[in-house]
Amino acid sequence: MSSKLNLDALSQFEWLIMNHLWENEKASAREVMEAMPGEAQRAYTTIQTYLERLVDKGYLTKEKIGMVNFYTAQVPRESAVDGATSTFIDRVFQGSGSSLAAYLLKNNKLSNDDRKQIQDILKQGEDNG
Amino acid sequence: MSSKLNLDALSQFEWLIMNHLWENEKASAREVMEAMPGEAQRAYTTIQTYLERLVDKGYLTKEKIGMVNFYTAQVPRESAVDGATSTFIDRVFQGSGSSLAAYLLKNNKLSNDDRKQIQDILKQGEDNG
DNA sequence: GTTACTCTCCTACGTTTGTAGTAAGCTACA
DNA sequence: TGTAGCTTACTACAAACGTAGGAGAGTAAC
Repeated sequence: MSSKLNLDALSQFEWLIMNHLWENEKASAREVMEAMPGEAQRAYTTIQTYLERLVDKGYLTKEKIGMVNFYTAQVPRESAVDGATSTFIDRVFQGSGSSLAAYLLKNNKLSNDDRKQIQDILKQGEDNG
Repeated sequence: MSSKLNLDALSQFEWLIMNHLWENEKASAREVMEAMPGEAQRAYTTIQTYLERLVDKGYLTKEKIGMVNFYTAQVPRESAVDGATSTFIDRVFQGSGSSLAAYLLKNNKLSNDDRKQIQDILKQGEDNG
């Protein structure tokens, strides 16, 4: 049994917030709010609510400096990405990671550069594996 | 502007249901219920509720034969997969499909066979593209 | 006919998510 | 020293999601 907590999954908007907190160690509600891209602009208190919920869920910690709360990611991005990807593959590609990979390659979701990079990764894998 | 409807996204459990309906043209609530794997077993009426909601959302149509309702997928699986994948990539990989692909390759989510298949796909792409 | 099933239709209810308002406290400045 | 402005803490509320019970109608069997 690993020590990995069984965290609640992140919702749509929570990802946006966490993405910011993973890129910036420590941010206030206002900073997060101002970093939100156009379509994701929300009222200040809405951002606050999300932040608090993320603290409750264990994704963030809160530290008060002066009168302002600063939030810091507690969960490494990799863990969240990992969980989300597994769930996604289970639901949408019925557990088959290779189906997803094939889908990406076939549906022009990737540029030629991307393809080249992928080939490099595959090659490295061969060498090491 | 394409004619693609902007369908509500499918929830967790709705994917399970839809997966069955994509594999079997036309099924009754009981059939769907019985097809659910162990962890996904639910009360008969729960399945019914999901089915009805999927009709409301436009994913299924309902046809009464005798006294039983049969449901049929209205939305091609590809559309749903497409939407879900785009949303997923946007949230979790910030819009970068190649990051996702790289993640799959690097995190041993794929078997050697998978890798081989992917290389074949890449090769085909080169030849045609 | 009465019983035992089974199905549909409707209703319900707790939780999570999305969204935000309000009250009250600090602070900087006119 | 009053007040404009920012912050937190608390509260609220609708929609979506997860889950299912109950009423009532058809049907098969006895």
